[in-house]
Amino acid sequence: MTTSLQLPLVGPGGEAVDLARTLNSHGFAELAPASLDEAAGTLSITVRVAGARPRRIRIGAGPSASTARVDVLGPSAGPRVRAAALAGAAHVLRLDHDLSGFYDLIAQDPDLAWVARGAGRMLRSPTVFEDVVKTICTTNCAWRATIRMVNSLVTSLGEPAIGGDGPLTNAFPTPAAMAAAPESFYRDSVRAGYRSPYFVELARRVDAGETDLEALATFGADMISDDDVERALLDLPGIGPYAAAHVMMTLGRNSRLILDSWTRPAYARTIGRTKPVPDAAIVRRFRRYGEHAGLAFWLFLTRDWVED
DNA sequence: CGTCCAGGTCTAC
DNA sequence: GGTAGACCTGGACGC
Repeated sequence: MTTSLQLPLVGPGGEAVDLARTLNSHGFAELAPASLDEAAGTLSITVRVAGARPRRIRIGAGPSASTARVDVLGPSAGPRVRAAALAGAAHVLRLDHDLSGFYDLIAQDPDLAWVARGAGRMLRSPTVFEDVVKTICTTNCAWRATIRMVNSLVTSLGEPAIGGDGPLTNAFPTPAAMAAAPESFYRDSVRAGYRSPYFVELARRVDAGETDLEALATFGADMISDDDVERALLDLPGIGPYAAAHVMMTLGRNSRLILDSWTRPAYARTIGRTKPVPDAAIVRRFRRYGEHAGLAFWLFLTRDWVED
């Protein structure tokens, strides 16, 4: 049955990792095939296993605060599946992201000192492609519509997972699977409206190798700058300033502020304003956090998402 | 039943 | 480079 593994929760700089804060870092935790169980404090996801069917896993609290438990659901897992499960969990929790510099920066900050206890790690999907598609699904529509579109994609085009529980636990569709679907599918079945041609073109580009989205997730020796990453994202169909900033947060690129119809009023409310605050004023307020400005802004707005 | 808008983007000036 | 208008969908609201 279920195979239980353990995953050390520690950042590259030795900094603390708060699992609950990470699982609740942003709304994507509740977009299929991810599933957040707030009562249990667990996040279930579907990971791909090379040469085998996708696998359902569940991430939750381990025996200590510095250890997560990773349950591989379904039949007993062999070495290859165990390795994929641990790597998948570490990936979505973004354990490779060094936040120690940011923690040093905000150690004495009246608004953000609490972050240093292990917050600020932005959950990400198994692939950049998945985060890009999902982000397009958040644009210019209510959150419920985002869920509906993503559910449709996963149900219709995703590969069923071993240990899964219905079509919503299918692995997220591959670029190839999405590229093979006609625009009419996105319009008539997914009900994605004007986003439909974006999905077709995005998937085609990635599937054809014209765009290497996954390369954006690696901080290699070549060190792509935030400007270059943003340019690459803005070049994608359906990705504008908001979407680029959001995807960059999942990439651990935290310089851009996510400015949208949720964050703008949330910021005004947080600082006790009744009137809208100009974007330029918000940007100015967070400039002090430098390359971490976007993360500081996000944490400023979401500090109440998890009880301390 | 018409209008507005929700975690915007694109095109055309 | 900055700014109107159009754009799918579906739920909320006013009349």
